[in-house]
Amino acid sequence: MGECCGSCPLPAACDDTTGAGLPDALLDSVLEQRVLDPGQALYRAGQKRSSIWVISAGALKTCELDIGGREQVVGFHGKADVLGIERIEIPEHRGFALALEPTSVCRIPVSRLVARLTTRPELWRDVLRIAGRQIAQAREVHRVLSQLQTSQRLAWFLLQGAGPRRGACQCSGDPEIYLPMQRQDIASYLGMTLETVSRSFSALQKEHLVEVHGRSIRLLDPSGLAARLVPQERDAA
Amino acid sequence: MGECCGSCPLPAACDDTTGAGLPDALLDSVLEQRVLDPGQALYRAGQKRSSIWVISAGALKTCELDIGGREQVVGFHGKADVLGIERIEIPEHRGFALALEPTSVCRIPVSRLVARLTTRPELWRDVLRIAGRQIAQAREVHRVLSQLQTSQRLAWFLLQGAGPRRGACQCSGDPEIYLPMQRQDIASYLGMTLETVSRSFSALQKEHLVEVHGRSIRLLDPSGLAARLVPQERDAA
DNA sequence: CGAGCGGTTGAGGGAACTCAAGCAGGGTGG
DNA sequence: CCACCCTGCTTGAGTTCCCTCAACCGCTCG
Repeated sequence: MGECCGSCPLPAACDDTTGAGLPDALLDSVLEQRVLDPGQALYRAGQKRSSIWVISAGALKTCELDIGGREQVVGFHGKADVLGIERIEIPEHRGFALALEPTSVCRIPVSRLVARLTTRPELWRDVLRIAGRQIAQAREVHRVLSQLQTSQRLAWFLLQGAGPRRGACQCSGDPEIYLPMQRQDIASYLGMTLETVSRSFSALQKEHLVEVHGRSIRLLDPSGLAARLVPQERDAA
Repeated sequence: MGECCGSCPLPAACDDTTGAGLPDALLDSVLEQRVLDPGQALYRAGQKRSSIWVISAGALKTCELDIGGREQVVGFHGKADVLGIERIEIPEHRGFALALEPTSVCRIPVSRLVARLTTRPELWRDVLRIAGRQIAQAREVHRVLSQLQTSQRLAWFLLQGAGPRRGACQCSGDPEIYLPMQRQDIASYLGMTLETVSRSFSALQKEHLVEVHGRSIRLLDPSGLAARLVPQERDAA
């Protein structure tokens, strides 16, 4: 199997039933891998559903467009994240996905997924779990944007990470985070301006909660960051 | 069939294969209907998945709780909306659903849904379509909270409605909306305070875009409302 | 070297929040 | 019947937070 397959959330949808340790060239044909350069699109607005993808390495951002053509970042995604599952059965799309760094994904044709759903009953659990997590995650973002102020949003972003830490140090002790996206992307995702993002980084640094070195962030005091997330409880009902 | 079944988004999951025009008492046993009083919970935080529900009449709000116990409204739902699909296969939940007015729902046990998935392949399309729409809707909310200011959020809420208009006048010409939730719920959903919601209603009324009579809102100028939603395009790139 | 991009910092103003008062409607009890 | 309270909603005054506009810094690349 490919080295990423051990952590694949959709193994039952994969054609890689055969070989551990196949040479890469062969694996590519079996796994239908696709490689993206930074800035390259995985899919674009308007394209009809055709496939879903599992990220095997790298990072992407997903965006939506409004009527005015303005871009809204709605997610960051790393290794083992599944993209495009919400596009199945929804014809029109104004969203797109862009690689933030060199990225490779496994393509799963929708036709194969649907076929497997009948032959492999365990696959439906995976699909519903993935979709359910995405809905739950979106509701969490709703809460963050509704209730928290800007520096709290950034602290939340650094801690639970919205995807970028997924592959790096989700629960591990490594306090060093590399953010593959630029400040403007973070600002769009968190509903603030890039200046406020920058100021919030500086504020957290001044409180000795993080160390900022460009896109590398060191979490000096994770529990202190977490303490910032609790809304001011005037009434602890 | 029940009168709601013509618009049911999950007909293949229903036991009502038999009878049009059955007496209500019989229908209830076939459809597993459940009736909720205003303020009553459909499900609560911590309950394990067991069923999904299709709203046949009435309205509900869905909420999430944060660590501090603070409530965040994440959705309003009306006739033909599906609830709970995201809870399947996700063990832990901090969310709940509350009826806003007298409400009835059709219960679909997860066990039956799963069984039908193997025998009725078309059911898959329905499930994926419903989950996909919920994800798309959540991303739209993300955009609204990120980009729009308060009176624009309220205009968006009135126009596309986040569910409450679903059963009433989604695309029909009826300009009269009844909002079953209180101002505080709207405020939570839209990420603002109830005072700001009230002020925004007054502002829209002052501009002759709506007429406010408590929870009844008359849309005097829908296209004018829609015009307010376009973000200020400083650069039309 | 200069231009361009990503990022940081500063000054000023405006939008929304907080605190507070007031109003309308519904229910209860004297 | 009216006094009274309670809840939901509106309106006002003052303040805070964040956005806007702008300058500046460091780096890369032509």
